[in-house]
Amino acid sequence: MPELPEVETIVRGLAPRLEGRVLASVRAQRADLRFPFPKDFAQRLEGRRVVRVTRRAKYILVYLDGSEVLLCHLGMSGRISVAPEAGAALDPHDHVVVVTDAGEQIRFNDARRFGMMDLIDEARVFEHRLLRNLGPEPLDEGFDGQFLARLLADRRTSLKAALLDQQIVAGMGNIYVCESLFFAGLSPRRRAYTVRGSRAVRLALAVREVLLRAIDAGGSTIRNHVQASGELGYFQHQWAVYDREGRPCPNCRCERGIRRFVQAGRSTFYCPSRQR
DNA sequence: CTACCATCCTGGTTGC
DNA sequence: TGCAACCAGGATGGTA
Repeated sequence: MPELPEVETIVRGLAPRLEGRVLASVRAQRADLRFPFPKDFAQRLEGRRVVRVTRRAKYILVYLDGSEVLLCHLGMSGRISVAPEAGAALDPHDHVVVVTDAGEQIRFNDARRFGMMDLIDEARVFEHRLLRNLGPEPLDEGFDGQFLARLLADRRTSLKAALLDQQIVAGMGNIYVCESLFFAGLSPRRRAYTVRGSRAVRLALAVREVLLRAIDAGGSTIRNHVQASGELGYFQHQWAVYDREGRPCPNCRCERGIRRFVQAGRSTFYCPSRQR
């Protein structure tokens, strides 16, 4: 379930286990995910020491000694687990298996194979085609109403589509866009450019608040599994609108409760009386 | 610029 | 119970 908070949770779980460690063994179980792995992928990773693990949008960046970076995206179904039971059989969708010099095993599992991995030159990380056009990080300092209004200015598309667009704001996915719009009290159908002034302030705050609360909920489950089962952390129990069609709005007593409709090819969940 | 569609895959759920 | 249709947290590229 990898949107920004899930990826952030994974990065926080991976960092203490990988930073300073050597990748003693790397095995790729197939030649590709969404894209082919780079040439000699596993061999080029083996023996490298991890310097730092960070996140940009929904991408994981593993900085290695020798000035290369392992770039990783989890797609729709990607998961990473640390130290499954010793010697446990591989799942058919465990595509990449890493063992560190501390003896910990890390598995990249991705049933739908929409994820990707690449090994790139550190000096040109942010020139990578998948990273160079990403919008700003919503949790960075300076992401306030005025800044967000500028990002949305002149966009005639819907607010929902604008927030899902990684080139406008990086890291938001369907769940957190729906949740943010609910807390901001803004309709997903509203034209993006109409969000300025106090509406923009509300939206910027809602985005940050929702993401931070989700990270808090996800972070609480990190133990020996960075991310186990399909359900990350506890945040799914805090959804106000996402996947709650027909359920009562947590904020008002509107008759039909939360509604769902398709927008930009994705399900949008919202409360028509609260969100204008 | 914008809306819409198909596409890459597999698996879980729903409905007949 | 069996099976087919449908749906899914992402991202891109094409068309009108």
